[in-house]
Amino acid sequence: MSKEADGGLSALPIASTLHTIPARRLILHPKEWSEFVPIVCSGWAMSSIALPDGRRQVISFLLPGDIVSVGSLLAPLSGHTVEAITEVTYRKFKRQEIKDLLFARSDLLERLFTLWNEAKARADQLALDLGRRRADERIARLILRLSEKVAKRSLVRTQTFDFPLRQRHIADATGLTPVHVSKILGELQRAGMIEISGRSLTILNASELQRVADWR
Amino acid sequence: MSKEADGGLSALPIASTLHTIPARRLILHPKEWSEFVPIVCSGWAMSSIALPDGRRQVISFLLPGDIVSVGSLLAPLSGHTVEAITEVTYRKFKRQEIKDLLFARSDLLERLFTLWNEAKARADQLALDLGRRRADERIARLILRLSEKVAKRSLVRTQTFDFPLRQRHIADATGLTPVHVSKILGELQRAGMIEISGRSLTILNASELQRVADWR
DNA sequence: CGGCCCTTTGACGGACGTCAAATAGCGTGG
DNA sequence: CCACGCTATTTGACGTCCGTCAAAGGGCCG
Repeated sequence: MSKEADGGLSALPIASTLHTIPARRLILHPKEWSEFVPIVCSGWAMSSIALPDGRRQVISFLLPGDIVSVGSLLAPLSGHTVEAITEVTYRKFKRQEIKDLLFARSDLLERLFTLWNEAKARADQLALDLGRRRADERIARLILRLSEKVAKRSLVRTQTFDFPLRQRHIADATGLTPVHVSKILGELQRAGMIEISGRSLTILNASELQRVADWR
Repeated sequence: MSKEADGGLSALPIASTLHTIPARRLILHPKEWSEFVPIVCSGWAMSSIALPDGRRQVISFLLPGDIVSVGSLLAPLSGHTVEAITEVTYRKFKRQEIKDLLFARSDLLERLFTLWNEAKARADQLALDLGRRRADERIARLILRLSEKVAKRSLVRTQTFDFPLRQRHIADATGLTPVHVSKILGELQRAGMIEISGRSLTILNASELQRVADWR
């Protein structure tokens, strides 16, 4: 996989409009099927699905370069809510223009297939994690995955990175309650594996954290 | 969605070979990336991912007409184990031939995109179920989903249908233990909602079962 | 400065897992 | 056809993990 998470789509010669949205606001409504496809340019967002009673599950966190819903590029796909976590800027592309371009350049189409399969593989792994791993494992894995995702963008791997998630975001990503997330994060910090302060996270003991996460 | 779960692919003029495999045998190894794509012709199979220590999660049950891993049609996708539950017959198509045909007929390609997104949507829903629903909800939903899946194939909706799953299959699909599955199934039966006997299942009280399942 | 959300902590409860034993079913080979 | 052995199912006792509830700070923004 390349270092550009969108497969280079954002660098293509297609018309787009730039938008800015404050934290906590919706970027995509679950019922919406617009003619536009957004790509995140700055900030963090999350894609989730929800039950009528408010329970919800985060499917993926979106960082700069991520296409909001890869699957929606070529065929309708709805039900996902996309919400800004920090302030987010994003670019809206016309779906039809992307589609035309993709079909004109089979190399890009192949890249899209790969991106699509990666998204599916992540969804399957998420199901495995939620069905078969315990709270500390899930949280440690989330931290390590986000650490890798951030590292891929900054091109350097640092122990400390920007971490704007609230504990309720972590809870909705791991199928836990915010209270329990707080307890586990406290344990991980007291054990000297990580440190969270301000809006950034430091991995202090990577190998121990990986052991807890049952990594790879 | 059409009544043919593979979007009509199995009726296409492509060379294929027919295979038969006994229950409990593997159809696709997790490391394998062959040049063939199997489509189930008879019997039940399951697609799952596993951890080294044996814990595993069923991602989908495959019934006649189902393509084994839609995503693998156009780009590599591995990690899934596909195992026969009953005796299974399936047809192996050459990946390259399917690919050529799909690109020659854009109507079929569009159908594939739709199948693709349906698979992704099911994976996301699975994550929501595993992360946010309780045991009885998960099991009731699995039963109702399978009932619909079977009904779509037989073209009639009957209260009783073929149900070859062992409780460990249900456990691996719902993220539970076989013991707990047994308890919940016992409750559902004592409550008069379902009856399981031999290798078939009867839905006795659909509306109650739907209520437990928090259906739709 | 005030209000709101977030985080932390503890006590308690419920859901689900683990362990174990008894029974039933099912396929295989004699 | 029966005997055997394996696997699946059922059930109960008990333990653990995680959720719920509640209260007390802490941080952030108007």
